[in-house]
Amino acid sequence: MKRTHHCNELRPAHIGQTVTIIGWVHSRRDLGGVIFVDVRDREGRTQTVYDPNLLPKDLFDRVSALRSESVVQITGTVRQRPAGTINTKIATGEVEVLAQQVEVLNQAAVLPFPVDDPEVAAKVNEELRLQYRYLDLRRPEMIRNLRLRSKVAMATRNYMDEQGFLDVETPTLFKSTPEGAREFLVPCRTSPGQFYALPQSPQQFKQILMVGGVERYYQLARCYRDEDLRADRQPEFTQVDIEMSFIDREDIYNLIEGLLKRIWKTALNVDLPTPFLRMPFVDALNRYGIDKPDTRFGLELADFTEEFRHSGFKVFSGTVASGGVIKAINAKGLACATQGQIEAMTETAKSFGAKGLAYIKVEKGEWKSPIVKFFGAPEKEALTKKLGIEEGDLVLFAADQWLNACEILGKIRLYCAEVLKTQGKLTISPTQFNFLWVVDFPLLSFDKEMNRWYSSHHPFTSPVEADIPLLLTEPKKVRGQHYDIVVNGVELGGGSIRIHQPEVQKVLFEQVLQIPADMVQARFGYMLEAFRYGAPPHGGIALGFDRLVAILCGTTSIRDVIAFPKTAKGTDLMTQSPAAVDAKQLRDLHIELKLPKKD
RNA sequence: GGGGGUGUAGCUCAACUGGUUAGAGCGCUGCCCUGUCACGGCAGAGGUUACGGGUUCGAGCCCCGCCACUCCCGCCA
Repeated sequence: MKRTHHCNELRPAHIGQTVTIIGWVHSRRDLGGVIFVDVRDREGRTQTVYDPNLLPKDLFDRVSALRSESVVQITGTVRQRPAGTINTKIATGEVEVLAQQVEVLNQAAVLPFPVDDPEVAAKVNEELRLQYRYLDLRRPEMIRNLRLRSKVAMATRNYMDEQGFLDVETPTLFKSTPEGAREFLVPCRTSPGQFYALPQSPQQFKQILMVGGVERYYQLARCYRDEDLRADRQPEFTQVDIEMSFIDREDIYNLIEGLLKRIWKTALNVDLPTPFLRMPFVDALNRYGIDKPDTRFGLELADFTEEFRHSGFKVFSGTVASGGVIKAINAKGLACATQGQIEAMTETAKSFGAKGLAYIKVEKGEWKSPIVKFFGAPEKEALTKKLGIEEGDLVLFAADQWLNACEILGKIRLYCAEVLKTQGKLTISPTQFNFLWVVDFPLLSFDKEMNRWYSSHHPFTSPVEADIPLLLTEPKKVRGQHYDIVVNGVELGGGSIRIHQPEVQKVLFEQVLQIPADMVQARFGYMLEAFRYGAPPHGGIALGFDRLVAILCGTTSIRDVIAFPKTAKGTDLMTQSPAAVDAKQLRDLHIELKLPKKD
């Protein structure tokens, strides 16, 4: 059993040849006498023809009973289609295979949903698609996504190999490091009461590889996080994990710009302009209200802290007096926003702890707003000038502490962009890719509830050299050598130059992050130990591979680029996992269940 | 943990303000059809309106609960 050609191969040049093709019954058209069957494999479609005068009756009857998606092997002669019956929609449309032998390798049952009609299939409930993923994967869009993913993986490996990187595998049975994301624990029969954890990322191993002298490491690494899911977050996902020695930040930027350039060229035949824009964290917040700005459209934030410092509007001047800021955006042409939309924006603002969302609608030459009566002429003038206010605009304000004010307006900005898009007032080309590096993140953030500092990125991130003296005196001011790569408002990846001196790492763990010394020893002792024996300066980055492929495929859900993804609750609808296990299995693991009672 | 959306035939959807026997297209079954390619024609089968309660003379529609899927917030060092 061997095919001679795939289903996207036959052309007029093959006319007269006897061929064998194998594939799925894409569609069957039974005209009573002659029958046509389109056979499909992953490459394409070929029409086969059945003539009752040339075939034994039982064979002909079997063909007329074939159901969609049955698997068939057909041997026959390639021939020119009669004049006027050429199908220009498919690549093999000039020829057809006149069948002589047909073998039904697998008669398909009636399908739970159609896979042949792209329009219907694309609308099928995702729940059903996930349950019958093998049918879903036969759809051209899905196989296209898998192909592209494979191609991008290959391009990545080729590029990294050319750059002298070694593909090194790291363990997926790791140990629990409770800082950071929640982990999946793995019990183990041979060590009663003890657990492995699946890695959130190979972070520690890749740093150890640098100490091990590998110099340049990469891996398409599977990572696991037991956190709640999103359209762009799965409990297990793949990242392009990279680490290199004897480098600084610029080396990483160059490497990744080269990699993405290669990937875009390979996948989309697009030449990405490099170098990418580099934007300090503070600028990103000030201008876009987010640390992963979508720069494909304007609607930038403007600052009015000084203008409102002595304002008659006490909400604003009061905020400034208590150390806050006044920020505003001009949603061009959104004065027509409905009450519902303004309410939705206000709710968003409130969810960030804002008391409300001040706004001005500019309609019929008038500023319509509950607050504008408090504004003096200089304030109005400053607003008009800085925001370029015109007829039909909607101005929105946030008055709060700096970070909060920025983030509120950042969310509002994205919401406004969505509204403008649906109104046709903002269009973004699907082929536009705005890459940028966000740099100079604060090394530390403060947790008010726990009353302590925590790492903005992770505790191995090196401070900017000049800021090290500030670590214990002014932690807030210490910048980290951390960088994020962002495209179109999506965080594609991030990394940092690491700490390679055990003393600095120890200070960070124990004095800055306030992790007790014995706990540091238990969790990271081996790393600190390793760094004592000749640790090279090093740094790295990880790119979300699923997100990367999703962007290239033009989809917002990474489930569309993962062969067997999980639902928003982390279940696999096809295999019905996770699932209960036998009492014996639990006994072997010395595990006793204590489930919450249901009433 | 919280908020929003969805759930009606195998699939995609409809069903007015709560009112007759819950409809359509596709698919499926049977019959007819020798150049179709979304083949066509005729006939037919197919429903616990996700599930459990409640209100009502009467519930797909209203109320309460619950489940699944989905989007978002929290969370994701």
